[in-house]
Amino acid sequence: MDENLDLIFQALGDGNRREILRMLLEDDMAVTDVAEPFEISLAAISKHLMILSRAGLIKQERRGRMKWCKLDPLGMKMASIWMEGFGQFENVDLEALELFIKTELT
Amino acid sequence: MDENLDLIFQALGDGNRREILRMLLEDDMAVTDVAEPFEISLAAISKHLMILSRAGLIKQERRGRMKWCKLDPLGMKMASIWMEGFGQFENVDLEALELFIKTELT
DNA sequence: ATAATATTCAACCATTTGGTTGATTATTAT
DNA sequence: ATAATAATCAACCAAATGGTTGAATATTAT
Repeated sequence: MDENLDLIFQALGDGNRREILRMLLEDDMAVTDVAEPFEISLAAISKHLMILSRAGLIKQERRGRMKWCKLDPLGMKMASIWMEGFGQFENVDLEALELFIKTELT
Repeated sequence: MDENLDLIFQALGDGNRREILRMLLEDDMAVTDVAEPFEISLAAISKHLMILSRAGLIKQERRGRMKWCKLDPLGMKMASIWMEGFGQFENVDLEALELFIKTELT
């Protein structure tokens, strides 16, 4: 079916990768800077970045000996367009939603 | 981190499961009806439905000997709230986006 | 030239994922 | 009671995932 959406949602389905995206929302950074707050290896971060890149969620550009990572809005836009087809979510469980927003949304 | 978003995005990262959601947008249905258009086994569909259920994307309710499946807006709402944090996607590659919309968005 | 820094590659490992088949549990119909 | 229908369970399998370590590749600094 839709290869693109597979890659995008699979990429978003990992907490470390979502955290990387959140960091890149603040600022573009080099791979080592991305890796700094995490406890996993640099190689693991490098893999995560490739997964985000293949999904169209970030772009990477070599500059000198560093590789700069920045958000690419395309992937998120594709995902959100697909999700729009599911409407305005009117009859949602408000209590559960509030709990999510207050306690779990980082 | 956020267990909920993991489950939601992982669930959305599979084409068969997205197709199931699209079907349930039309109508609530029993497990066998969900399975009908697919070529995989009923047991496999049953597993997909459990994954969607744990993610808060559908609800299942036993009625007689059938189990009815319906969309639960909660999961999609959580995902979309998280994604809202990434803004309006202004500088998106419009050409790539059009191609996605025309050819790959089911 | 040599050393240091930034990143990726390659091989490996344990766990998860998406599928299968055959048996099992509920429920309904004969 | 017996058979049919609806769905799940259990055991299994191949492939993918997320991690590791050590070596390799660029690039920059001394």
